[in-house]
Amino acid sequence: MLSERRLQVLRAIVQDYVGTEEPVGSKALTERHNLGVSPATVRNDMAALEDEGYIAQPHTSAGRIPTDKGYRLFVDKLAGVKPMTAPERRAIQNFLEGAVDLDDVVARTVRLLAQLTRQVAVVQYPSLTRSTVRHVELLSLAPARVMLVLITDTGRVEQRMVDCPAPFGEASLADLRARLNSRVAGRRFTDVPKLVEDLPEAFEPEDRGTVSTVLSTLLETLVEENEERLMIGGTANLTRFVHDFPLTIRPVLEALEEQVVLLKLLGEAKDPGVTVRIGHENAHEGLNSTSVVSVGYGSGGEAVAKLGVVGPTRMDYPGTMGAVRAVARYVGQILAES
Amino acid sequence: MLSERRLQVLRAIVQDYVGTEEPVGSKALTERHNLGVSPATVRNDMAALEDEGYIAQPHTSAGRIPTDKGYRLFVDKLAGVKPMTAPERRAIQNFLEGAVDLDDVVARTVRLLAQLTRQVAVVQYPSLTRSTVRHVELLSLAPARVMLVLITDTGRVEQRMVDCPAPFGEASLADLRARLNSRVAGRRFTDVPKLVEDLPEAFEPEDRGTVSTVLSTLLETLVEENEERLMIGGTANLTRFVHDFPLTIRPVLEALEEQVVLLKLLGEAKDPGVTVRIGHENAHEGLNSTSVVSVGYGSGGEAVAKLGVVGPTRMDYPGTMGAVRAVARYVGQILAES
DNA sequence: GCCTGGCACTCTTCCCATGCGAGTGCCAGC
DNA sequence: GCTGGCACTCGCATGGGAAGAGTGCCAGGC
Repeated sequence: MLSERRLQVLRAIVQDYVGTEEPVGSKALTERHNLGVSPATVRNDMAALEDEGYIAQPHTSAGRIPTDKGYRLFVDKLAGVKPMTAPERRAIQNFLEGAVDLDDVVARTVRLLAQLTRQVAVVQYPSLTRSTVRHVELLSLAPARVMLVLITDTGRVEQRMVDCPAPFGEASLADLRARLNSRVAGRRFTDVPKLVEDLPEAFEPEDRGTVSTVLSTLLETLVEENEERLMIGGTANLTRFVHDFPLTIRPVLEALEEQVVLLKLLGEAKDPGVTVRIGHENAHEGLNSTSVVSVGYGSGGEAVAKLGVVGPTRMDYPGTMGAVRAVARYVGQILAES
Repeated sequence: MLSERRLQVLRAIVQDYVGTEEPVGSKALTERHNLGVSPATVRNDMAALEDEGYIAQPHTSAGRIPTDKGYRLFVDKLAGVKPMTAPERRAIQNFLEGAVDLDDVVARTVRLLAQLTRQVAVVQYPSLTRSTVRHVELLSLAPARVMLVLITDTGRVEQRMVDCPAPFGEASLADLRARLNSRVAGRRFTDVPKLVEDLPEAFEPEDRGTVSTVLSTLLETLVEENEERLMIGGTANLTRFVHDFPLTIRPVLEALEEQVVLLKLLGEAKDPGVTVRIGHENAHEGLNSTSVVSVGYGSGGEAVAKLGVVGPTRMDYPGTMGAVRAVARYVGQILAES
């Protein structure tokens, strides 16, 4: 167990290193923080912290920098979440309120988050699977061609083309539309399969094939989690960390292009609150020198999707966590209103 | 007017510089290309080319590199478009044919283009304004709330919420839906305003307000060109040009985030064929050291949107132009089929 | 008149030696 | 257990060559 003062020393190291981006030495520490002890004492503490693996020296006889383990301790025990100021909160709200549709909400959220944190922002579209159905629309485009449009309570719209095994009359289509909506409107996606199970039986034999085809397309659309989309922004902020760069920026950009990677990344965070994954805690190799701060958001009390930022492990954790949490909260409000 | 040999020298300089990424000297030139003359002669030619502004020296007594003007001459007069090989064409077609919907087509196109050219790819969604209406759907979500869904021939779907001034019955809604579709289905967007002009008059006075509201929302959606979306990919390729880095990559990343900038960029290219804008020819300052190769694509003979790549002025123009042209052609085919 | 080989000159780049400064570890003393 | 002092280690910036690539120009040849 580390003594209280040693924890303070670690906190000071993290803060200074995040601020200056340079390894911090014992003398500088005592000057900038009044720890009430001399540099020599701090040196002893630093040696102990290094033994425990919380800090490291980039080169012999340079200052110390925190390790992933050090940041972890800092985030868990030494720092809180820095709340946004009232003006900041107002600005967030104002900015998000101007949105006209779901795409716009997501786009604005990305911009906002990137600006607030000055890092790369990632926002997942509200997931289909955790939403409820608002309406299912069927349009006949040709005698044996139907377009299926699914509208969710979060405002998301998915469409699919269905090629029917047999021509399908307008009357049958209207019938199917009505029956379908009366069963599934307002229900959760996960409940839909059971609710429509026996629907084909209500139709004439010659229409059953088509009804089944439409229904299976609908179920596919519901299940298809790979359809989970996301938007990213603020990649230009990566260039702020040019020190270690060319070597690290490349894999990060590549990882950011792989939506699958990002979705997995966000998905891993199970915590109901703000989740922080530091450096090597991220499974993806390209992100080993970055941290991911993420949180779920949703229109009700329940999270329907995640958002977060990706930045260097050397980031302002309290501020970033505050910004991420605040943005998630306000996006949730906006979605609930629309 | 430059002599034939001097043009050859310029072509050789461009090719070598693109290949090696290093200023090219007179000796190296004569060794790699058999121009049939000695380095000294080439030096004279180079001096002339420099006087004319086609090439420049980064530092006194280093090799020469092409200027924007030099690349321009190269593209216009000295190089053709390098056609894709048959296997490449097959690969393009195979890759694009797997797409399930419009989003997927665009996403695949971006990936493909980025991979082929190893540069940043930009693909604009098929523009609403140049498309035709496939279907307009109206859904009643609440007594005085209607959702308008617009489906285009390119498979794009736009939805808008409409708050009605008065409650609007299902029967009236069905009536409006039918009348609207019979008038606009299959017509070009630009023709729609005239076609629906007198539609409110066909309704009962108490419904006219709502009909007008719905129609004006529809027209807004049609006009709203800022809704033109695009997708970009391959930003990781920017890191291949690490030489001049932090300084040039930053503004480029920033420019790429500004969809408005990119749309304007693509929009400027009016040429029916492949358009190349080199360095300072790009209005946006952040892109002054990049070139943009773009071309229109569309389902019929007509272009409904643009796609292209952004890369350093030092790029393989013939190859890039070939790739861009080929991809545009195949995307057009795919869109026509769906 | 144009091309060629030769030559002197210019710069950039690389390398190495040197000195400085920041920071450390350890120790004796309070 | 804290403190001041001290010797030591390295990284980094500085400056001076030396090397190399490339140029411009000139005089001579075809």
